[in-house]
Amino acid sequence: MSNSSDTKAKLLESAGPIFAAKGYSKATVREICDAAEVNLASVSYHFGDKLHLYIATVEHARHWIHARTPDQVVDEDLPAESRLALMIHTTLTRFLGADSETWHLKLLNREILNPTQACEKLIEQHFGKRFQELMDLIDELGGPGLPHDELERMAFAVMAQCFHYVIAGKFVGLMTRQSGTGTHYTVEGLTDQITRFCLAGIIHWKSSRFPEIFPVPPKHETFKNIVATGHTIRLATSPDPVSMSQNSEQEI
Amino acid sequence: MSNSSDTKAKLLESAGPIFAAKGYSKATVREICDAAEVNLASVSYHFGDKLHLYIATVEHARHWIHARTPDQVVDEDLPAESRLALMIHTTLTRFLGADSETWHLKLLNREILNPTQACEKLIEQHFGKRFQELMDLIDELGGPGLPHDELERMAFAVMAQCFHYVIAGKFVGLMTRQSGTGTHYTVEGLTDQITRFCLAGIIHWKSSRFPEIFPVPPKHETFKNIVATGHTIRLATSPDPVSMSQNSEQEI
DNA sequence: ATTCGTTTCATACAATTGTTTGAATTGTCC
DNA sequence: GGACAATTCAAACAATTGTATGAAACGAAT
Repeated sequence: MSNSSDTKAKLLESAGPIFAAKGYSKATVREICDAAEVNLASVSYHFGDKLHLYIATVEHARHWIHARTPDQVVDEDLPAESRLALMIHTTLTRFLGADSETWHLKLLNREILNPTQACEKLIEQHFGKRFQELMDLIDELGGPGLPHDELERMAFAVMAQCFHYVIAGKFVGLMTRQSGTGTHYTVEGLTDQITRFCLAGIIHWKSSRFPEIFPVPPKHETFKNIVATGHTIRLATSPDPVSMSQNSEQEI
Repeated sequence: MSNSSDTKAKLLESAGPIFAAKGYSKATVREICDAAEVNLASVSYHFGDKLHLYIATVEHARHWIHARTPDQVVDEDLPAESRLALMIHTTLTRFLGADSETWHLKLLNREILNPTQACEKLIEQHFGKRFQELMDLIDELGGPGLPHDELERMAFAVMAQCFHYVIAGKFVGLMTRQSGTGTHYTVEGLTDQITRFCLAGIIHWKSSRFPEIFPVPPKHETFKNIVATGHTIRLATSPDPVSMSQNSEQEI
């Protein structure tokens, strides 16, 4: 039993980048074992099967990230605007900065786009808290006394802009290819842009109620039909416990 | 050669929902042929191989969507605010409305998250034009004379908020599960929210230059390190021509 | 040194998948 | 009706993959 945990650690370290790069189903046990320089049967022996190796790998990534970039304690003396900028900057750095090239973050991105059980823990332990801080900050800037659902959606507006360049990064790259601006996007530049845009949106939120803007009188037949639907968006209420083994979405 | 094109059409119609639901690699030729009630070898015979069946299916979806929801001609007499609301509403309806449940749109969502060759055509024929319209509108609202890159990123800010509920919909559902507001998100509600938020951001953009906000004096060591990187974001400059067969991203 | 539980290893198995094959069938043109 | 090409079909092939197996190697305790 000399290197019992040694093989296990090697497997975790080797499985991480492979799972992050190729996803669960396209990553093969063989290539993971090859990369780890351990025997093929080691996965069965140490983790039971491929799925439990994956779950253990996600846990491992979470620990790594938390150890590497601990939650920032923002100085309460700073003006709210600066605290918002800090928050946005931190998020962008985490998702687009140097560490974003590490497999740990890529694995977490996968969990956001296609949550599994591991994502629930993530929200409990991290995102939920940060999201609440963001909502408090928005309430301080644009409120006080804003309804909860408006706060929530404004917080999503901030997050959406941060996430956009991560999850639709390839699309953004294609869209900006001809204008040539795509390669100039930096964390600092985006932080400035998103912060200012959101600040303006938040601060002027209360005075932005334009009942005459929407709904627009349906002049076009197609538009009238669309408005008439009143379709309610279906959002996931619980993570797909086996989304990696059955009909997962984001895959190709 | 009676039903030559019959088999082909059946294959396209059956392959669509399967590719949309499971992605390229997890969809099997067998189940597609079973669903189409054609022989297994038909794919080889009519399309050459699985990949070319997929490409043909994406093309098919694009035609269907364009025929179903033609590009709206927005009345130029409407105030710019209403035109922005209309544009956002149309986008949200396309991606979150009733048609979003059809396989055609799901397939396009895949292309946005993980572009293949088909996405380039999509941008040429559709997104590029709509994006330019959006930038013109923003210039009219917040300008005139805004720099191109600021316009571009503000347009992305609008798009990001629309896309967010599509591509991170599961995540949003998890985040809002306890507050109970998740199930109340409607196309109209989100249109109102996003329009007002973006309008405020656009209109007050010029007056939102707060050089004192960012960069913040790095009081915390971790933050200083992060700022010091000045990392440039890497965006895709060309679509991965075979992203469905090799090391694709969004999969799990 | 021997023993025993743990770990590693090469190999095999069973299932799945994309593709091919060659015969059988079908429709069309003369 | 017959000949020919186009199409369909059942079956099989070759490659890949997750998992299981049983022997061999190893280390620690006696």
